[in-house]
Amino acid sequence: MKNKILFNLPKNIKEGINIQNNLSHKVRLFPLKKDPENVLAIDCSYDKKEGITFVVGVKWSYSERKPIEIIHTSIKTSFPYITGLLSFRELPPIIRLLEKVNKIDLLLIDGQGILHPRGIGLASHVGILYDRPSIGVAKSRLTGDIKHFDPRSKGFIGDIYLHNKRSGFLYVNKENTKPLYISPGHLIDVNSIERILPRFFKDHRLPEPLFIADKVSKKIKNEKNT
DNA sequence: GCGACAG
DNA sequence: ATCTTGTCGC
Repeated sequence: MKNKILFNLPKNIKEGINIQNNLSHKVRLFPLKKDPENVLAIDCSYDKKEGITFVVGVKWSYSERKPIEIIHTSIKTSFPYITGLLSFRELPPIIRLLEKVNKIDLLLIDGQGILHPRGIGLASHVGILYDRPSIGVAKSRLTGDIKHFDPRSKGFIGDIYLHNKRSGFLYVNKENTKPLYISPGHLIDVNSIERILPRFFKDHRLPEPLFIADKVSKKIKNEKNT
């Protein structure tokens, strides 16, 4: 698929922040009308020495709970990691990856959705560029206030508030693992995510398609392929 | 000034 | 994310 909104790398931090502030107004959160079928999980890894970013996409069948296809590509790393500006580092490879797929109903992305200083984390940014529903699955906290936290339970173990609004939740699928920070990216809301997210998990901390993407991404990087 | 800080 | 050894838990 092709991005419907032009993407340009900012020349500095201030410009990047301006881009996010402008695009953040396009984020739309509402119930997912229909269950997704073709889901694409995306994860990146880096070869620090070579300055290359590898990205893998796992096309996943929501109904059958199994991978359909695995795609990947790589690109020269063109933006540094700056807290809050992760999108500008990972969007170039992700855009290249998405040119290789079609008919995606939902995007599962390794990173934050609206739980971001300007309300537009990587998952939201990708969703807006492609006008597709997206969910942010982060492995650690960027921002947001955690409430109703119950470390003893499994599954939904707490809510995450941003600007006094419930914007995401903590989720634990595997015992003795740190919780995931889940939030809507675009064209979906927290309640819809609570309804469909459990179906993506198998026996790992991460949703299965993201677990596979992460594994394959590191594997490809260590083989120095493309 | 201090603490926090996706990948 | 990446680097990096042994080690605790399933």
